[in-house]
Formats: sequence, structure tokens, C-alpha cells
Amino acid sequence: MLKVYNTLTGQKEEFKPVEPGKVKMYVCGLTVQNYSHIGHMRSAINYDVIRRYLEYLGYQVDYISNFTDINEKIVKRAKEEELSPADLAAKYSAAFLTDIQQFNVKPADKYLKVSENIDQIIEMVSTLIKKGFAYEKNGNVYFSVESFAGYGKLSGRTLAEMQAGARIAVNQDKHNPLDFALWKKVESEKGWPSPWGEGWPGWHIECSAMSMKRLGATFDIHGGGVDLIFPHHENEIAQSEAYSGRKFVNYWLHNGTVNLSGEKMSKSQGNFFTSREVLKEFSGQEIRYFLLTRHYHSPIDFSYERLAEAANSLQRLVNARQLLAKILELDIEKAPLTNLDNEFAKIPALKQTDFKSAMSDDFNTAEAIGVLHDFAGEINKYLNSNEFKLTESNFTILEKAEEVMLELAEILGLKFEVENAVNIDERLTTPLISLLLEVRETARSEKNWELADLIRDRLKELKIEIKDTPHGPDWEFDIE
RNA sequence: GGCGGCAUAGCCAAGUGGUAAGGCAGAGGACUGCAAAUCCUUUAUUCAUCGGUUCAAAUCCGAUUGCCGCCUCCA
Repeated sequence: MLKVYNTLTGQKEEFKPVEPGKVKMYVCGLTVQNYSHIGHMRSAINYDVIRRYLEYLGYQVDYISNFTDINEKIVKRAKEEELSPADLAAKYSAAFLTDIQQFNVKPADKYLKVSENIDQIIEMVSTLIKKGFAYEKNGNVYFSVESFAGYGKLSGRTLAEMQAGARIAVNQDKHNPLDFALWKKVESEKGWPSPWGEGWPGWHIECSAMSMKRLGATFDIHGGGVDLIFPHHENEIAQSEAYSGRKFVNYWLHNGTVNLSGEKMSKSQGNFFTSREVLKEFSGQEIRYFLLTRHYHSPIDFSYERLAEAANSLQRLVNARQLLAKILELDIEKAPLTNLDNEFAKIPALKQTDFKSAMSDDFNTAEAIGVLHDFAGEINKYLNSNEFKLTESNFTILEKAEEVMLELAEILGLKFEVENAVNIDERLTTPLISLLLEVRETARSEKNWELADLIRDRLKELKIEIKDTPHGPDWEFDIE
């Protein structure tokens, strides 16, 4: 049974989709005004894992996200880069889509753009005015928080509490300082025509209009960073439920922030690492693995030291998988199953079960990774045992183990492949190195250590590291 | 000021009533001509502090301390 932590209720709940077998989820994307940073990637990776797991469980998932391509920030940044706002948005949404590939994040089924949904937004604002939830003043349209009884239910505070600590600048046009804009009048820039004059959509209306248009008035999962709970998601609930008269979202999921020395990474603070600069130091797989070692709801502290530790940890899993793959290429002997084989045969299914129960507990990737390490340990122990040899009998057991290992890794979006051949022409390099290894083996058998070491040392200078295993020599290209 | 979260070994991190997963780093051993990789063993009588509830608490309750988030754009 899948349980998810729902911000709306503050508890873990059993997950039941509106429509059996199908999951409709919407994840707040970003304002495409600059290159993405690691915090954005954590969100993208997190919901990618959630999506992958739901699909693994057999759900048909409709995963929607958005690009906010209209607002003041876009206009400001466009001027800085001397581009049109549309070109700026196109540039950075394309960059985002390129970046997520590096992290093995599957693209959403659809990225909705504000600029393509203005009609929908205007229709929604008009209806809210008609129903008495919103009012127009001087070309701006505001949502009246007092008109919506449930205002504050997501962030767990009442209107009175919010007003007591309000830091919002007084705006004479608003009935209540907490009222928020659904439509904003444009002063100097070019906006979109509307019944209230030229303007732009307010900050929260886009997600409501676009998600409901695609997924229906009530859908299953709405995700985003914890920093969106208030006011963004609170306001989405208010305007959406006021509009439709129905419950907007059943499960609200929120991922924790990525911090630097304990402080939230954010563009406005200027303390952030872009995905692109971190990718120069570590692979997308390593960064992805690092981010998944912590439960998604908790904040995670980012540093290159932690990342290096994570990379070593990931390497252990990759090594186990490599060992498995290597063994499967050995010559097969004819022999019956041993006790050792029979014991190991139970492992894959066992680990699969453990992994699923971890993931079904609010997508606990940290625990799931622990299971993978247990699994890797079992594989290593088995294959390194002196009694082990590949036989016709245990071949399928090993194949099954590899299959399960990769299947579970795939849920986390991990590939367990050595990503070291990037800059090598494998067609030439691999046979050449094999040749050198052969020569070295010969030298070793003749106890010509001088030659054997010369080959090893000279290859090491070329960043090629030799590893002798019980099953013959292996090598690795050392990228650092 | 209001609301909320967190505090687990040298470091990272699971664990929400039944007696502390996993990883990184470290130590010892096996294997190796020497290495590397791998394997085995080992590193928290204890979960910020102080009280309370319970047969039993890291887990529940209260207080204290510290850190963080939100209340303003933010993944």
C-alpha cells in the first residue's frame, strides 16, 4: 500500500487516485528567466522519481508541469540580455530541458506555458468576479481572501494569525491586505488585452487555470517546493475551489530545499550553484544519487565534499553491477546448484520487496538506497566467494539478480553504468588496452615484474587504471 | 511578533512505542609479487538537555537550548 505525506492534512495517507489506475499530477515548474540551479533540479528529480515509482506500480501517469514565461522578471531579464521576453523564455526553457537530460529526468508529458493559456486565465478571473470571490479596481483584479472560507488550510494558519504578523505593504486598492492579484494592470510594458484593460495574469492564477484545464477540477497530486506552500499553493487552492466549487487537489506534496551551509539556496539571495557548474565537477548520476540520499521532504545541505562522498557510495553500487555483468560473460561449467547458489537465489526477490516497502512509505529514497547497498553487498559476497563458479544451473539466478538490480535502479533514475568512456574512442581504445593487458599478463606469468609494472604505471599516466580481479584484469578510465 | 519543522556515531543518513538500516571516512584481517578493487571483522548500552506517561520511548506528552523554513518573488 502506497502512503504519501499530504501537506494539506499533515499526515501520511493511503494514496487513492480519483480514477482507478490513473494518476494526474501537476508540479510547479519555474520562471524561465535564467539557468536552473541545484534546488530546481532537486525538485525535478524528486518528482521524476515519484512519477517513475507510480508508473512502476502500474499507474498510468499524466505528469504536467509549467513554464512561467510572462511576468515582470522575464521582462527585466530580457532587457538585460537584449532579447525579446519570448526569446528569453524560449532560451531558458530549452536550457532547462537540456539540463534535465543530464540528470536522467524524464520530461513531463506536457509543459504548459502561460503565454499560451491567457484565454483560460481570463475566463477564470471573469468567473471569480461573477461569483463574488474577486473584484476589479483600477485595472487590477484581486481575489478576496475573506470570501473563501477555507483560506489558510494548506499552510495551517488563520486569516487572523496572518494579519497579525503581516509584512505586506499596504495597498489602498485591496479590501484586505492579504488579497492577491489575479490580473495585473501593465503600466509601461505591452500586456494582453482583457475585460479590465491591458495586463498580465497574477502570480498564482496560471497554475490553477492550466492544471485544471488539463487535469480536471479535481486531480491527484500537486507538487512543488516547500517554499511554495504559502502563498502560492494556498492561493491556488482558494481561487481554484472558489471557481469550481470542488476540491482542487487531493494530495499536496512538497520537497525540501537545497541549502548552502544551512541557508536556503535561492536566486534572490545569490547563494546558489547552477546545475551547469556542478555538472563540470560531478556527473548527473552522482548528483542525482546525492540528492536522493536524503528524504525528499527534508532540507539537504549541498557541498562538494558531500557530493564526493555520495559519488564513492554510488560507485560501490555500480561496481557490484559491473561485477555481475562481468561474471555473466565467463565460460559456463556444468554443475548442479550448490547451497551457496540456493541461498543467493532468495536475495533478489527479498531486496525487491524491501525496496518497494521503502518507496511505498512516502517515497523513502534514502531507505531504498540502503536496500540497494545491502543487495550489492550480497552480490559481492556471493560472487567473490571461493566456492563460486558460473554454471548452467546458476546462470539464470545471476541474470535475475542483474535484472532486479537494474529494475530497482531505474525507479530511482540511476543507470549503474560506468560513465567513463565519454571522451574515448572506444572502438580503438578498448582493443588496444586489452592488448596491453594481455602483454602484461604474459609478463606476469614469466615473473617479469619490471615489464608488468611499466605497463601498469604508463597506463596510469594516461589515466587508465588497472584492476586485477580473480576473473582476470579489468581497467577503468580515471576522469578526475 | 505569528505559524511550522528539525536536532541520531568523526561525517552523511534511515528509523514515529518493543530494544539503533545503510553509506562515507578510519582501524585490523583475507586476497595480491606489490597495488587497486572486493570480501570478513570492527566504530552509538545510545538517539540535544531536563522532566513525565508506559511493562517498554530515539519514537508519545511538557519544558529548555540550538538551528532552519514560511509569513515578500522563490523548486
